Amino acid sequence: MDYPQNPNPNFNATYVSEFVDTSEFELSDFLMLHDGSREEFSLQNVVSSDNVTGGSSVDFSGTETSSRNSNLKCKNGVKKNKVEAELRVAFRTKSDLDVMDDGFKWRKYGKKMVKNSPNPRNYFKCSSEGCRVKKRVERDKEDPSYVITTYEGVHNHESPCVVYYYNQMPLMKPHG
DNA sequence: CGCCTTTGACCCGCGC
DNA sequence: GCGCGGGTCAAAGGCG
Repeated sequence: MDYPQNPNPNFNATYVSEFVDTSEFELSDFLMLHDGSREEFSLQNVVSSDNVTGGSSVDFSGTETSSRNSNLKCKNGVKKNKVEAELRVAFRTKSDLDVMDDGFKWRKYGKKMVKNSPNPRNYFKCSSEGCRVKKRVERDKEDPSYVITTYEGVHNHESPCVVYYYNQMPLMKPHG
């Protein structure tokens, strides 16, 4: 893969946004990574974590993360604050592919069977140096034609997809 | 050769 | 304290 491809045509995100601190969230930051093909990226519903935990078609977002919002611990037991924990965004997308190309380069570092689902959960880290964004991918146990993707953290760099488009289409470069 | 995936082991938090 | 479950590590092997 020389350059990231556009998200696949079935990439219809139907779901969830959850983040550690509900006070601030810039959705545009997330959408930016689809800047080259935003028309294919239809975000049908974006709800706050309050609504998610109140009841939804995807129960994982409310159960597994809600109790750990305030802070996280790293391996050494040192607590991470919200700045490090950053936000968490989950999507439920209809896709034949287990892993969709979202414009970033990801390296798989784990795979685990989870109790509530017959499908394995895959763990990815952003391959970019110094970027500690993580991503979890699993198939929806209710409807295996859907894939649940959970992003954790914020990229400290631009999407290679966006950089590529900028380079290919200089007229689209912003002035300044 | 460098980067990736695979996979079992390990770590840690939590409930009992 | 122990067991369980989820998340991460790291060695080994694969592939371009």
